[in-house]
Amino acid sequence: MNSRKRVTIYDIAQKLNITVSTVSRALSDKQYVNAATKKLVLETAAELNYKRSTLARNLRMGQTKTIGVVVPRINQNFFANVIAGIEDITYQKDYNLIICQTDEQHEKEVKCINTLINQQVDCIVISVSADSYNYDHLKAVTGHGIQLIQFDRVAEELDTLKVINDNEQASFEAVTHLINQGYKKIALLEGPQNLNIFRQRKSGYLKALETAGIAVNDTYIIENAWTKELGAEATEKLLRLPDAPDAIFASTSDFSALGVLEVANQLKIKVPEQLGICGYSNEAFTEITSPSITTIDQFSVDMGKAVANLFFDDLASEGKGDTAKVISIKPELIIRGSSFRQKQENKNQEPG
Amino acid sequence: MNSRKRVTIYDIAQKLNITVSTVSRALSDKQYVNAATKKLVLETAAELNYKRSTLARNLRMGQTKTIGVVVPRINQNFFANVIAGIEDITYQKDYNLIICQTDEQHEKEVKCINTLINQQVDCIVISVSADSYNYDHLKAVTGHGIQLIQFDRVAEELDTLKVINDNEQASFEAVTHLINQGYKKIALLEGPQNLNIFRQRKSGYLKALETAGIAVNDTYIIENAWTKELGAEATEKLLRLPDAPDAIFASTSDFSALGVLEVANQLKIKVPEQLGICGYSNEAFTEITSPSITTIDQFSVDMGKAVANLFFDDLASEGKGDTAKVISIKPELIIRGSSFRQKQENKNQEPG
DNA sequence: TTTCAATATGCAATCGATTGCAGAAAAATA
DNA sequence: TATTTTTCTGCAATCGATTGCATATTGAAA
Repeated sequence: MNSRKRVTIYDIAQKLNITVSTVSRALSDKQYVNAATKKLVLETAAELNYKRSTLARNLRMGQTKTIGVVVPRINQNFFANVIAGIEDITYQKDYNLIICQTDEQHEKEVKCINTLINQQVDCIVISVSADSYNYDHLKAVTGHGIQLIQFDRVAEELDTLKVINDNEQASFEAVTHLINQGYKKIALLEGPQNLNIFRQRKSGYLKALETAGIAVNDTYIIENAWTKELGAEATEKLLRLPDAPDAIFASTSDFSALGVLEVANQLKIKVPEQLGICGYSNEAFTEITSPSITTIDQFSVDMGKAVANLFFDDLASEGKGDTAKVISIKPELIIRGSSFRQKQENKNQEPG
Repeated sequence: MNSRKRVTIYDIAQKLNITVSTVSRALSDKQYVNAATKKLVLETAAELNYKRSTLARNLRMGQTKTIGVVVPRINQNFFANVIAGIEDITYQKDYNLIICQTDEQHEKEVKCINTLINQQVDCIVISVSADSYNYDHLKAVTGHGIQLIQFDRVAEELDTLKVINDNEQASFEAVTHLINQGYKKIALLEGPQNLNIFRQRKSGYLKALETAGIAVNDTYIIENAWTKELGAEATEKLLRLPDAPDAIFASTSDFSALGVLEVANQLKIKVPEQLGICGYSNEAFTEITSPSITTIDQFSVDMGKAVANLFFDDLASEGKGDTAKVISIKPELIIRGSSFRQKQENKNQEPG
């Protein structure tokens, strides 16, 4: 029963006894077409329940009006927000989104990219996965006439359009804030150093210490602590040190900061009095823990919008090259209970 | 400079002095092709950096191996998880995902559906938006040979494949749990009643009261309280009643439950002693509030997987019709501090 | 050596729309 | 009325791959 053939412009043409050229023109109203004919075509199209084949159209036109988005995890807050931001803009421009996730695996990332190239998307937007060990697959993209935009986690050596956060500056501000609050022994939970964002955050941390004239203590720097569990583990280790830190900057995520907080609460260590905590990302929950967690807002939805706008701007100025290659978004430090010691406030003029 | 033409099978054919038929066959290795020829083709393809045009292929083959997903909001936890679950399965089957969001607007939903029909996706997966006022656009889908699967928020009158949560049962259990904990005056925060899920949750609430022989108090039922703010507002109103409730079931979401909790904390009303609270969705934050919030886990990622599997099962059993039309997932009540009064526990055998 | 099957390749149509070129019809101008 | 311009429509190629049918080659069986 279900073998109904697809309705094409040929069906419309036949019914009206005209050619497909005319039908096509009537449907895309950009050339001379008799008003009466056009009306007929439109009516017949509606009557036959015709839907233009995007496939055929794209094949002929050589562009798909589709953007491929590749992220480590769709259901990670930050990425979900970025995608929502991209969608917000692309929807208005009648572009479609194909979404892929890499699960942080390089192999999967390569496969996703290839799929998108095969799909002939007009643009690929990517935030690279944590275990990316080379970028050949990304280099291949532009060779197929596809625009490539990297965001957040980027391969810096590749000369592509980029939308990034100023992670170094944000970290610098966060750590400086801790210092201003009177913390002197500040530990860092760092992420995989093959990702630029985590290198930058570390660099901001180091710079802040240096600026304040505080010596770096290597035992305070813990690698790869980017889940709640690892954050908790790291905290236990840190607090057991003979000379334990008095603040922890969980540069990896708010989840690890939460791990820190939970361990502190468990050990009855007072936050922020005895231990200051700062996370990263401004996850919704940071506001409702007790105490609430100081963190950094990345404006993720805006970041998504910036990515989409960058693409369309570049498209518009084709060849003129008058658009910035890299857009940097300044994250915002959000000071909350986990790092705010009232007494210090007066001395140091911390914002509310 | 960038005017490099796309490499096609014609280029490969020409270079090897054979026809495109052979090249095509070598590339899709499903017919007789001389091993040596095949090797040559594969090598040349790699050498020329050939990528098969999915567009042309899809046009010819009449199927796109693409699934369109339409959700109210991509960056809402539940939906992001469902999408991730779908992706997990479709990735393995080499299917692609086109994602659209409706922002809860009917107009946008209609447009999304049309786009997906034009794209000739093989299947459309949808959770309808809150202000859907008719389903003509959905009815049109199957007419184009596209499979339609509804999940979570479904239009019950449409006879399509469905993956749903047993919302009524879950609500029934949640409210029964509250009753078992000794709460007698249980309020309900309800969502838009044009959505089946909220009707079912209400129904479960009513059934639980009835079963326990508790009369329904209409002033305890608050409409449209499905954000944190609205939840807080509703709570203030409820607690101001001469005969205020002693428990609130925020059937709309954990966010409204959070609103309830915050107001209670603010008014120094003890939870769970003086007020019991139960939310819906098992958002990550429910575990870390104080007290933690009793809620209902919907197994969102599994739900996504179920959706994808349903599609592939149906595809496999084409025509045989031996697959279930509706898959119901049983949500799980997660009892936490906000509704767990120790004293009652002994009497009523509540699970941990 | 003849016959038949299996293997390998080519030819040409097809999927559904777009578009340059050309001719016809209509309208505008001389 | 003759000529030019504008509007309308048709023809046929094209986008890049797939595939049924036909033919050619090879090898095995008779």
